[in-house]
Amino acid sequence: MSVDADLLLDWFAETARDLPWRRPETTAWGVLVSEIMLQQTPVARVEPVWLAWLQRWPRPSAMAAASQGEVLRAWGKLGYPRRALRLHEAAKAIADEHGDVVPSDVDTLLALPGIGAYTARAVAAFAYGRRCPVVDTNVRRVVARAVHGAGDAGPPSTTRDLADVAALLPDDEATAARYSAALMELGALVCTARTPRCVDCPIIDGCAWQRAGRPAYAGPAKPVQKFAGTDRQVRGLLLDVLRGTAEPVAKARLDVVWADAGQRDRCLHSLLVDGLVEQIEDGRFALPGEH
DNA sequence: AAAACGTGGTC
DNA sequence: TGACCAAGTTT
Repeated sequence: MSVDADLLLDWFAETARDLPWRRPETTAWGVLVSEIMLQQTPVARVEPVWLAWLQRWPRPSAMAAASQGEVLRAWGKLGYPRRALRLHEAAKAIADEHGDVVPSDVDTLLALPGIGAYTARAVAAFAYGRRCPVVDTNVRRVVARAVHGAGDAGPPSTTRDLADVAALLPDDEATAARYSAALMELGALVCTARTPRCVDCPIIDGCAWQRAGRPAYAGPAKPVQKFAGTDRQVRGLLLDVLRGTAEPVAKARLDVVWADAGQRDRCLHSLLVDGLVEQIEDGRFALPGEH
């Protein structure tokens, strides 16, 4: 009741962004690639990479045939490059075991690398029109406010979050899928984390948070991720050297990116373990699968 | 269940 | 300036 489907869907119909992966001609593969790229990564940074990616690798089997290094280069600076490796593995599995067709079943999708509770349902809903709850950070925030009257979502609980949204979903399959997209869009454009634009909200009249006088978030403090000085930063610097060169590089070329030798070597080692970097016979380093 | 995992824009 | 934030998944 607090999230009126008609109001939300009408708002979505006239306000939704024209994102390339939402166009009718987009394949399920295109939807899957977009969902992986969008994990923890803003739309604006994903868009150009997604367009190039789909042009180069229009089907899972096409990407499966590329090397890991090519995939990592195409991934560019989207961040969390292990996503690219997992997408590569998923593409191979789809090509080899699913006839080059992205699965439409949530459990089958969940079995693929890099696909978790959110992405599996997003693909089922947005690529195949299935009626299943799609819960990302936007949806969690909208539900926390509109339904529960809280300032923000508390710690995630997949079971509870899915049940919350399942209870809101319209009965009709195709409508349910659009409803999920609309919920996400509302969280992204109006019901934002920082300064929600409640004056533009289509469901303000049913919003429990509004009714309660917009109380501040009262849950446990959210841990803030540090970046400067962490292994994540150092790994990123190391990988950036390799991305920028066609030829393998000597270790000295990697040593210059970070002063602390202990941390540097630990990070290089972890990149090797993760399969993001490869050491060739002569001792030099390169992106995997290219030499 | 908490922590690791990239990168860059914004207020 | 620096903390917060961005369509999460894995271990």
